[in-house]
Amino acid sequence: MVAPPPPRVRRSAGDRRAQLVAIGLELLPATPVQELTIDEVARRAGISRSLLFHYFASKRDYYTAVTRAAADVLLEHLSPRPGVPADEQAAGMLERYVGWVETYRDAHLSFVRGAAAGDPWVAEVYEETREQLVDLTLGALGLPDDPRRRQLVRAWFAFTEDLVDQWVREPTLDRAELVALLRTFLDRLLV
Amino acid sequence: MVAPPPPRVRRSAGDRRAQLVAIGLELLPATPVQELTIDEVARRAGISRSLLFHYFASKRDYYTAVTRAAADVLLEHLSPRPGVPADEQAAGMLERYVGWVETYRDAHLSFVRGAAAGDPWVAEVYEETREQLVDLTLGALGLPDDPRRRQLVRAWFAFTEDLVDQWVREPTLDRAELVALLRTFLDRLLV
DNA sequence: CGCTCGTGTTGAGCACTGCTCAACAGCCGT
DNA sequence: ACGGCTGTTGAGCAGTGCTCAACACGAGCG
Repeated sequence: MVAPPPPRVRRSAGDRRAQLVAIGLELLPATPVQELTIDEVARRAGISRSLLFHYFASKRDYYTAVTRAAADVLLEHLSPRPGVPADEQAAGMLERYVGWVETYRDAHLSFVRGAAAGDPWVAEVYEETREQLVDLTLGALGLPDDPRRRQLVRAWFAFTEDLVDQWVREPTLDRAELVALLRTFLDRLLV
Repeated sequence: MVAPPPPRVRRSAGDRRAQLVAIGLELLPATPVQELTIDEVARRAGISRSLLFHYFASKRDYYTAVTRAAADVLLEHLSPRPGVPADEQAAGMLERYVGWVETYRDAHLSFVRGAAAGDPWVAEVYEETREQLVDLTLGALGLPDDPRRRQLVRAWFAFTEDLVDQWVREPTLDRAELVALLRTFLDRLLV
């Protein structure tokens, strides 16, 4: 008495790719890269390993695609809202970022830092994303970007990521205080 | 005409373990975890894979041992120097940290962040190290440690690690300015 | 309706890596 | 000399990334 084999579904190339990336997005936050096996992904998709390699040249290739997709979701979530006055954009971004971390908790660092682990290719995706975040931030603040400022903003991101991550686990300040502190710090840094 | 097999050397258990960890310390900064194969380590040590598994129950076990060794080296390097006045200890630590990053450049983030990648066990070693660094810092500053302060110092480390890492690659300020900036920021944070 | 062509899909199988286990080898004390 | 402790090995299993030649099923054509 075995479970009947699920019916084979034949999908268009685009659908299949999207499905596989979606599965990766589900699994990525919960699973360290090394433990994310092609077998598991294929099983969830109800296809053979071989088919996955038809769409992605290698595991690394698949993984970078998933990481890039995750980065796009984050960037979209943080990007400036039209119709909001320029001097409120930065505050809005910070609010949305904190909210994002509150929502995803454990997933957060996996997305943002864990992804860069081990594989230089994936690390590169992360680098690109960070640069885009810096652009977003400098834009929201209405500041020109020189190398020095970029470095400081990037480092401030590291500070923010770490602090918010800890804060979610053990809130030692009000939410409002947290946002204000981050904001103040960023301002002082860029004087 | 093949290279003659190297003579088998029989070592004491302690020596062997130390040798294996030392090899790991050489390889760790240059190689992502997933690409660090037991085969390679054994080859360099001139022993069989089996022997490595005799000393370390698993690859993870070996890897955590190496990571812990690396952490010990860093902690030792940063720990306060006897005979230096209390109010100069913090400055000294910062100087030594920047020097450390200058020396190891690429290795730096591998040690400090890359290690935490993927494996929760290894991440735990890193967590412990960070907590010890926080202790060291609060001690050097002569401040009592409450949870809020600890969080801020930890986040400040993230800031520092990231900024110094970037700065080494592209120095946008004097070395002295960098140290001063880090110092100022830490002070303001802990008021 | 039958045939072929294209494309989504698979199964068998290779190479490598982490890991186990039973057996071997060399040094020690008696 | 010899028995035993311990460092050491080789063969081999399981799982994982990856390849490749063949299969299946719908679309278009005669």
